[in-house]
Amino acid sequence: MAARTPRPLSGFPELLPGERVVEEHVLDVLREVFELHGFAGVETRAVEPLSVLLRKGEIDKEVYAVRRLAEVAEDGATDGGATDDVLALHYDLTVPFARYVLENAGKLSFPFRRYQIQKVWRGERPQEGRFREFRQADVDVVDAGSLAPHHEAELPQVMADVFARLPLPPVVMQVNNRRLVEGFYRGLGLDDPAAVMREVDKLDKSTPARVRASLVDGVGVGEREADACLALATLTGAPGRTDFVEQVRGLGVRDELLDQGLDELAAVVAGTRAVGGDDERFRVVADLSITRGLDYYTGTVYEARMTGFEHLGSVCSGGRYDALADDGRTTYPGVGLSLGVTRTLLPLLQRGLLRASRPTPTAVLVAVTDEEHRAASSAAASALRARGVATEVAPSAARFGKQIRFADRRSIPFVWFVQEDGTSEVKDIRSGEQVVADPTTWLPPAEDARPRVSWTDEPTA
RNA sequence: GUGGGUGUAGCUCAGCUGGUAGAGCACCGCGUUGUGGUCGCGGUGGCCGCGGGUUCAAGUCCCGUCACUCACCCCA
Repeated sequence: MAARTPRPLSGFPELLPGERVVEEHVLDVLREVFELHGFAGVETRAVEPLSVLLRKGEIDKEVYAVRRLAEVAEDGATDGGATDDVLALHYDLTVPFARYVLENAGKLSFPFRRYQIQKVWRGERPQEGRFREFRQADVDVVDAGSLAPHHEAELPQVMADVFARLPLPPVVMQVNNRRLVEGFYRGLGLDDPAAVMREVDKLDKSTPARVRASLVDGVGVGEREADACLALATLTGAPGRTDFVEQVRGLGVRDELLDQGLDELAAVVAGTRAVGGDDERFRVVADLSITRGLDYYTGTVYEARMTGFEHLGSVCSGGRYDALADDGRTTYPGVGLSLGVTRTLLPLLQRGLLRASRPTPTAVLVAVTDEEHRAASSAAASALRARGVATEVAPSAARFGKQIRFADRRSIPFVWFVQEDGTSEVKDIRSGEQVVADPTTWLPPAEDARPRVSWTDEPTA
């Protein structure tokens, strides 16, 4: 008559303790690096008025609305309609941040640098690397009136510093510029740049021939123009190299917006020349095929993938938005990058490639001889904790073999024994070595003090 | 939203043309009465996703439903 075990909710991932150790470590690194670069932490509420979220997007079907149960009951079949400004869970952190900037503009100093690490919700069909509830880590720089272009080269550097401190696969960040692409299309005489972008954007999953066909047949682009679009989209640059500028000019299209975009993209690529060092763990390259990102991006766009995990799509992306925050008197342009914490981590955790050395912070388990002497064990534990050693006392005075097994199952490296005479011994259960120790002076080796996170190619045990 | 696949023990799965629900791992105990891991022996644990139908008989066949999953769409 045991209750049926609950099934997981698809797209709402929950981690085991060992996996959570990995995620917490990543979050710690994110906070540390973001703060090293002078970004201030901000947290916004989980909900926004639906009108705020829908202002820019066609992702309305992905947004979760939030209503009181009583309201649901009252509405019944009538369905109040989407005209009401109901609350909805935010689907990203950029739009709420723009709202936050407008609301607090008088109290913020510009340019304002903020980071924000929170969950977001999207009502999509989940699959690997794609969730309905997931965590993002955003960094943005927003200024009042105008935003200096060098920030567009600064943000990839911030993310490069993040990845340099994490045991993850190499990352390639592709950069493009929407003004460049739109200008190019306009220079070709195409009147619906957005439709062309949508088709060209499928290049990574399709073939040039098929994309060309749908441009000609579907969008109504001329054959010569379709060829030019593909020629542009297949241009990629090497890290730090701006040869693509000449190559684009060589395509013979002339347009003012194109020139502006080219200059901006060249500046970003040149500005990130030194990013990631030369170990190729993080590279920034121009790639004239990527145009994605949400609708509000106006210039530079970024999209980063993990080598060997390209099928996951972008794990870190963003761009420049000129008009997301506008109160009618002042416009606050910004540039930001968003790291998909959940998308990056879960596929690696599920493959056993990223692991924590233990699923609990405990470094020392203090054994209990019998319940009458539990106080002596607690005293030793207190002495250890007072000096920063994560310690727990055994849950029961079982045979010592069982108490050691308790520690072994959790990979707790040390078991502490309080002797009859009040002295103590500590056993390293990996080596079996047991030595006399004093709880007021003993410390574990630094590498054992906290769980460690590491990359491993070994198959999961 | 569209199209495929799969639902059996906590986990991974087997279960043939319908005929008494299985294995490995995990967990518990004993060998080993106060120092774990290896090994041996034993044991706990199943609304076979749910509902209906066919049949003497359904984990197995049919219908429905729900869930999970993959691809598309889109995106972190």
